[in-house]
Amino acid sequence: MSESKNTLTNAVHDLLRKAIIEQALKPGMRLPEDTVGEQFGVSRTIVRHALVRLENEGLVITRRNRGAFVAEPSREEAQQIFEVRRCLEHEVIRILCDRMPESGYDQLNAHVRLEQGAKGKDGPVSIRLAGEFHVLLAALTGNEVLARYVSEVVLRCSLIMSMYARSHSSDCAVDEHSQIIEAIREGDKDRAMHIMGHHLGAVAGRAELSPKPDSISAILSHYGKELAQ
Amino acid sequence: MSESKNTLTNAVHDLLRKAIIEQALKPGMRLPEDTVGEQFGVSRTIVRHALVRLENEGLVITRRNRGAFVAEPSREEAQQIFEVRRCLEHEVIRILCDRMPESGYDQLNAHVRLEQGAKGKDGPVSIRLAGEFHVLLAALTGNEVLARYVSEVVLRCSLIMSMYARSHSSDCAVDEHSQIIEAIREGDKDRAMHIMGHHLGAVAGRAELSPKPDSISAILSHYGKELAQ
DNA sequence: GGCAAGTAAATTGTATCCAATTGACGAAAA
DNA sequence: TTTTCGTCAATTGGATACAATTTACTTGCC
Repeated sequence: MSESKNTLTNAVHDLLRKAIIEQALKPGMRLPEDTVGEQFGVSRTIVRHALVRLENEGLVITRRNRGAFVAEPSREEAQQIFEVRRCLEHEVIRILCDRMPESGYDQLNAHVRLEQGAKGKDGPVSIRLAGEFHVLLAALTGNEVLARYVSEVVLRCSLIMSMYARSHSSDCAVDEHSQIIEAIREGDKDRAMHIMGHHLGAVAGRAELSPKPDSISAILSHYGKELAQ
Repeated sequence: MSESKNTLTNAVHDLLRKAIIEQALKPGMRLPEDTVGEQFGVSRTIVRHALVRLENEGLVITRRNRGAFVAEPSREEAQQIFEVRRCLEHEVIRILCDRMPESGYDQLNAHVRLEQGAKGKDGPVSIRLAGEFHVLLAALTGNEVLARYVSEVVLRCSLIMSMYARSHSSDCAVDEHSQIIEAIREGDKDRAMHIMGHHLGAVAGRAELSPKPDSISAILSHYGKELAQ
């Protein structure tokens, strides 16, 4: 996921994305270019580029001459995203049932153990891990295009969950993850897709809104003041 | 498709994208920031932003400190893209069979007539129109997220076709487009998906490479010197 | 007291400037 | 002749400076 490639832009991009997914930056929150830039010790140019990319990913929206805000997906938009996600993840399962790479199951099981370890804390970490399971699944298909799209919708779903979910209660999710692995191992496409459908449906099922603003600087100081050299 | 939204960045973005799709800018061709900027009468900053977005769309790749190039999808990458495209377009058909908007068929038929009109000229225009049929189809689902992804893969497919297709021979394509509309109208999911599968498969079937460089400035001068004010 | 207009502050949009990295060419040594 | 090292040109990476736009506040009028 984290595009470790080149430059500061990517670093800021990753940091901001992480902050959004982990709910440190809440939906609707403003992201002034110089405030963010100061926090990370880089110029507006860098922040700008990162924001452009985040907008492409649907995690941020920008209004002309107004600035960037953490996206606030509407319920309708949320539903559309889930629709696409279900479609893509079904394809992932279809492919994996046909061709799962060697170390695939090891990686998946390792990840599930990770999730189980973080089960207690109901916080941002478990949300992130739950998402990364699906991203890992997609990556195992070897289809990078597919993996990228899955990654994008999963990220947006995390954002949606942070808006509409009353509590994440990832316990059942982890359990379903295991079941999905099992079904794939048995090559049982239909069952795997059914569980996945239920899994996503359950995830999408939780509603209720809860926005609340906060101070930007305090939050960002957590996420890598170390970029300043 | 064309994000008519706000600024110069978008304009340059659209122009470059169009130039790539219409094969004016050929795969592998360099896109130096200042050359492009001069042509359009804008500064590097703008071009830079546009290039970042094009990279996100997979139409351009950038190498650190080397610059941007029109993407040259490998055969493997091409196959991955077609795999995703098939998956997404099947979903489009599934949705449209359930809920096609009022004016849907009119729009589709109008577009097909457009394609038939351009049938003679085997050039860039028919490639673009063929792609836009699928984008229109996706847009009619009302799912903007889905539409955006379809749009992206269709664009990349156009690029791929421009690399690997010996001739576009859009005649059969237009015919299949009509068949797809018909099948959807009858609510025959399976048949529509089958035709679509064949359609994409046929499109993907044509192979053979053909790259050839050219002068950047001469090309870009076609695409909107008018941005200079 | 409320509303409107004008002005000032804040923030983005864009351009230009400097530094850093890469690739190529050429010269010198093996 | 081949290989290697060093210098130079070209181009991007990043920062700062300036212009344009929007928002918010203040002031004056009704």
